[in-house]
Amino acid sequence: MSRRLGKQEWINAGLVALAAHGADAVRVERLAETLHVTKGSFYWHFKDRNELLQALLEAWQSRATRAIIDAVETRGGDARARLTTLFTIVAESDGRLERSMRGWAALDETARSALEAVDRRRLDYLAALFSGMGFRPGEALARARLVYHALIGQFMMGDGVAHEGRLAESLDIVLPMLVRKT
Amino acid sequence: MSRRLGKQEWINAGLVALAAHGADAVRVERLAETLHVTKGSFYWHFKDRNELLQALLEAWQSRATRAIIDAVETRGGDARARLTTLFTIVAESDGRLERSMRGWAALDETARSALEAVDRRRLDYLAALFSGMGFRPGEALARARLVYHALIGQFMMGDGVAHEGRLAESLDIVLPMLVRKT
DNA sequence: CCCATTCCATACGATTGCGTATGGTCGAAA
DNA sequence: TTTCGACCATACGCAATCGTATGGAATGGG
Repeated sequence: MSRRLGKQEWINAGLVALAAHGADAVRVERLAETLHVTKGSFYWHFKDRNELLQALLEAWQSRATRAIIDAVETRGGDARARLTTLFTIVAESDGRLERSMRGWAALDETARSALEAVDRRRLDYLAALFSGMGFRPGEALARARLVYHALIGQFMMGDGVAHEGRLAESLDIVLPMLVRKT
Repeated sequence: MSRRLGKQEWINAGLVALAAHGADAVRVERLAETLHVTKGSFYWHFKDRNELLQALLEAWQSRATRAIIDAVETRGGDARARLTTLFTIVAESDGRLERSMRGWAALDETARSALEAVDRRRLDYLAALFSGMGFRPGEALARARLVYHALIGQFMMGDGVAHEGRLAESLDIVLPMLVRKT
């Protein structure tokens, strides 16, 4: 049980800072402080600050796609049940990391392309869900987009405290609308 | 035609910087440069950097609410037509300022409450639109939320270039879904 | 026990940005 | 044209970070 650190500790601390105060707040001397360590350690593990940011991007990217989708898939059920699960999960997660990532992506090209990849995969998953309900490709995609945009919108407006008024609470009304055949 | 500046010039420059590179890029010495002036000017008009940021918030707040709604209202038509107009406008605007504001709001309490006020007003407007189509309050609100979340999501994912795949292009599919009575 | 490798501390120079202090300049009103 | 107030330039002190350089401490294998 070494008290010495590895890259991972820095990445974790970085993700916390990112979620809490945005990408710009990911400063090496600040992280060092929270890790009870000095810069000397950081520059041993990383070439520079940018290398850490890159690592944060990758760490988030690999989680963000799998995390939600896996949760839904292991829960199982038919396509409609999965959609319900998805809405519930999203409504319950506070999404601070997701918000920070999008805030970052609005300013940084690298972050943006990482996020776009995530968006594509999640959108594909959603479209497949609707396809599974029997919608033709165009219909499925249009519905998937509507839902995904709504989920993102929900993330961006999350209060973190007052979850009332979140999309999931309108599920009784919204879900039938989304799954009804033309 | 005085070449001297007033608060407004600083605010405008601030909004440009905000839209382009986020709130954190709104630095007084940078703005001074783009205005061909020095800090001396800035600190004559503003107490400090924060006072400018506050002004940016207010400037955006007063525009963001009115701008879109007014555009839709002057165009007129029945509730459904207005909804269509709204989607089109949103799909066509690049929304860089909107994105920056939300990125900012994710990190700053003051920005967040300013944005929440905007969200509330826009949501109320949408709900009224659905009410105007004959939906009961609960139905109207649920639909309004879905649509508004979707619009925000669309804003946040705006490519700036490739507008393909935007929600408005699925209008033929999505709109009937949204306005169909239960 | 010792040594090499890995990990970390300390000290430094450089940069960027804030806010203040102080004095200069320009324009309009008297 | 003089003067006064509005507007701006310059120079400074201070703080936060970045990245580097260099030496010290810890730890596992020999």
